[in-house]
Amino acid sequence: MDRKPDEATEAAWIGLSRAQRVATATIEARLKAAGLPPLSWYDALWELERAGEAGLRPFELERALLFEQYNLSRLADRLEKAGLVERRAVEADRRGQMLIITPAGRDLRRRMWAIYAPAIQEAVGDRLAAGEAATLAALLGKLA
Amino acid sequence: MDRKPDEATEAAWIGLSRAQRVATATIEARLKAAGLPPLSWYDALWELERAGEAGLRPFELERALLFEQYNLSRLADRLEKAGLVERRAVEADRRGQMLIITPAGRDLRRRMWAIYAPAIQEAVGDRLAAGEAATLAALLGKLA
DNA sequence: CGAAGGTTGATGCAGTTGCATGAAAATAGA
DNA sequence: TCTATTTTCATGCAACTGCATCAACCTTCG
Repeated sequence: MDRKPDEATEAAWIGLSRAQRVATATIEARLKAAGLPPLSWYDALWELERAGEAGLRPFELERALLFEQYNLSRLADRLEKAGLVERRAVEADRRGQMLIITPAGRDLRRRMWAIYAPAIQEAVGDRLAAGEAATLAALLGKLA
Repeated sequence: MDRKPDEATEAAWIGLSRAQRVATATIEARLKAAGLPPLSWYDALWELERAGEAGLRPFELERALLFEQYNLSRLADRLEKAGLVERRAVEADRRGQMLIITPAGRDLRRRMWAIYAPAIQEAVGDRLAAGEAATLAALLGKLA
């Protein structure tokens, strides 16, 4: 078995690291400049908004976002403290809880999207020709 | 001007985030399991090894690695404390210093590569068909 | 049932990162 | 020259992450 990456594989890995860093830095900078919280807050709020009234269990959100358990637990703390998320007990499992987005959470997510969307366009869309984004997305999908 | 990403652009951005996270997690886990330091140490050691006897100025390494200045300053502290890198004064600019890899640094880098290389193959190479890696690398290159 | 094992979530502590700032030296410009 | 600006690097402090571990509950299986 060939356990050394060939040149193209290595280039893809390095490109993946660098592209993600550059794009993330751009996007996070736009959010910060607008006085908004980081991307991780957006991701969590978006998942919770999509989940609707029912909300999500922390472990579900953890898997959806690929977060470590302790990081999600603490992110939930911060979101709750900021009034963006409500923690609600769940009858079926007394260890558990439901995380439910609040109206303030939905509002913040919307305001973040107003900055986030053009930042994605700037960091990704503007740099790819027509059709390339779809090709890139398909290839990246094979890695995750 | 269209400042909202289209569907493919958004998919590419999300794919970029997730693919990088999954691949990095795999690779870092392999290094940790082997009792080796994180990727950032490898990257720094590799740049310094390529720079040879002359070494690199911290600000050069900072730009090569896309590190924040304070993070590089502290990474250099740790590498020096671990005996992997030597800090040497530079006559031409008395603010500055040269970072020079030590034999122990070269040795560690080599041992890390023995784990890192197959991990890249596992996380990236094995998941792409022939030719796809080169396509992916080219597209990612446009983002950075 | 009842013990063993797995799942869910929180948390103390150490290490790392982000932010703001500072000190020292180099450079530019009047 | 000599003052203002920029560059290079470090660091105190707060926030965040990683690690280990714990407590509570659920599930499985003899």
